[in-house]
Amino acid sequence: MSTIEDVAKEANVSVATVSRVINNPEIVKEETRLRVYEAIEKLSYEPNISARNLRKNETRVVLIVTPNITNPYYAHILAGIGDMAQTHGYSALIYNTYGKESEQKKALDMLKKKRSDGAIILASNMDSNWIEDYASEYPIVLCSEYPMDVDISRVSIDNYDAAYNVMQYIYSLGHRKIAMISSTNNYISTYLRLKAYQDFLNIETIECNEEYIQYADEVYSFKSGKEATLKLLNLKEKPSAIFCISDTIALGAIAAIKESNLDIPQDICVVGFDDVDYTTMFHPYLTTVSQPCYKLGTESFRLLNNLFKNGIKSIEKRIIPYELIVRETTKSLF
Amino acid sequence: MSTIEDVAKEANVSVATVSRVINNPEIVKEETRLRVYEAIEKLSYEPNISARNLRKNETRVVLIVTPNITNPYYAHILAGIGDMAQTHGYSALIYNTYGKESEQKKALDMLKKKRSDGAIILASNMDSNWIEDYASEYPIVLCSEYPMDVDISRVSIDNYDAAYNVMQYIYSLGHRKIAMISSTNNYISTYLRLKAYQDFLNIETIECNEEYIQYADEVYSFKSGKEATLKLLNLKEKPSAIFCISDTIALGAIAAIKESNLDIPQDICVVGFDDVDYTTMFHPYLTTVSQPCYKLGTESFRLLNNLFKNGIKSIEKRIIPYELIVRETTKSLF
DNA sequence: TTTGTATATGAAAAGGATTACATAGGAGGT
DNA sequence: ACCTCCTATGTAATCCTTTTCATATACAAA
Repeated sequence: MSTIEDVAKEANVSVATVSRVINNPEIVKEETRLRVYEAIEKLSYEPNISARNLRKNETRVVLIVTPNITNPYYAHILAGIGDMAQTHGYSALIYNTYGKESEQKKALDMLKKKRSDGAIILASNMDSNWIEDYASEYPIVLCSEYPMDVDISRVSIDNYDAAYNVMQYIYSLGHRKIAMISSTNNYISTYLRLKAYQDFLNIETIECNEEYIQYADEVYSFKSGKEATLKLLNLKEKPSAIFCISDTIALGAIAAIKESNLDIPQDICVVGFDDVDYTTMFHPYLTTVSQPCYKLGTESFRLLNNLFKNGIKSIEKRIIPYELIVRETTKSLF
Repeated sequence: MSTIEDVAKEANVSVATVSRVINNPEIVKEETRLRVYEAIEKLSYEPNISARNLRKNETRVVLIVTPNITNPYYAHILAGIGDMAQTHGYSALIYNTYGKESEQKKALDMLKKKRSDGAIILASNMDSNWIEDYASEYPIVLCSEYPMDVDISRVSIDNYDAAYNVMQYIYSLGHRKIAMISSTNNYISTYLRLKAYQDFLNIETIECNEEYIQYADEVYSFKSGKEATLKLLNLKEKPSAIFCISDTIALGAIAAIKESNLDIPQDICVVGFDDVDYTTMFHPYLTTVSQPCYKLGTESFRLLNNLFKNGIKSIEKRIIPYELIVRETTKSLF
């Protein structure tokens, strides 16, 4: 591996000039610049990253704090972040917290230890205001989920609006007995989707039957979705439509409904949320809200890069459009 | 952030001694060692990674070359690698190749450019012997897939054995008309599983009907699995069991069979491969071969770490046990 | 007492880049 | 002709560790 000094000798200039050609080409005379480029080419020189990072006091590593890569929803976001980081010369350090807040803090300590220049946090709880302490010192972007009243860069869809839209759609199909399966987790998306559900019923002056709100577990497990659905199916007055807060739960709902020998969408309609890959892996294909996960990822990195370049105060809160995708689990009652 | 010099002053020793305490504690006198530890604690000193890397000429980055994080099979492996890398002080640079060999090479050039200390390659083709050129110069581990005759560290399951086992199992259920859906990709796993299928039929002197071997596309898409299955169902003599080379293909098969108004496992049995999450997300639950993906990941890192520590020649080829998991898509004919 | 050896530590070089500061040369103004 | 200013480049300091080599002390052997 050749060094900057080798290049300098080859091009008959000082190392400073070579460095300038690399970092500020416009300030060196064209003639010299070309000579240096030639030398770089000839020696196939690549700057030593560690030396550069040492001098510039940066790591070129972005920390990604995720509950679980294995979840396809997060995986797509990660792909977006990763590709974007790649092209900007950053490597991604993926830290799996498995949902534990203590692990989240441990992850963020990497910032203190200068092992990473900034972080993207994928699933922070609604009440994790402590994140602000980190965000006031280090570049941090929140993706999809965020604590309620903190002033930190973030990117997400408009969960309230999306859920409200789903309700309007279900309502427009003629349904009036609409149930919701929420989750016991502490995400703002969960809160907002449930709130939209309740608000919609209020505005349409539909009685909001407490029993129509069931809860799946905090990781949206298939099994808990199934159980919650079973409770709904055992009600005296079964709902005619179920709005599930996530696709896996909706899949559980579908399984439960089928096992109860009811037909979808004939007897009961189901709507999911997220549009993960397997919603079209078997019939009935799921009607759901599609989240632009890859884009959530790329935008997250863009915002983080903003913080890097324009300072920690250049906060941006970005809302990305969602899309309601109607497939086979919903049908008009008329 | 305090530096090694601050610590040295605080402990009244030279920087060299502090460095020794950190990297070779046993060679410094206990008394001094403790004093240094105290100073480190007091100043909450953390060594500067870039400086260390510069001096030691390493990057502490491992490159992970994967076709697609988004695939749950790879995602679990990644989780394993990531967690392991984490604990060994490495960060993971994930490079998505989207299946292109040219991208694979671009990824591996990161080794040449000294942007990473070694690489784990997740899905190399059977004929990618060029990888040996890299592996002879840099630490490289192949995970799951590998070129046929190269001498490179790798970890995988015994695909031939697993597939043979599946065939024995299907045979033991009484099936004689057994079809296989393979793939047009160029992985050794594909080759070995198909070979096991053929060998088994030969040994049992069952005629190997050419039409019973169909091919799904190279990324095991659901859709192509469905299409391949349709071809099998249109045969004069339908198979009574279908061995699919991957779970998504098996899901496609299930969809196709159901749409043809046939029952699983009553009319046709289906076996998958990999045991990805969604095989139990709806009925019938898939009978399949479970691969220990997370472990494949952790072992891959272990082998890579071996190469780091014991040199590029300390090659190991590790086979990890698989497991045949019988669920609802298979049933005895008797 | 002298010499040799082992142990514990320090001084300083090395690693490869960026950058503050210095300088040389040319253009332009008076 | 002289001064000023700007442009283009060079010199050397700096970032923080690790590590080689040197030194000092203590103890054993001769």
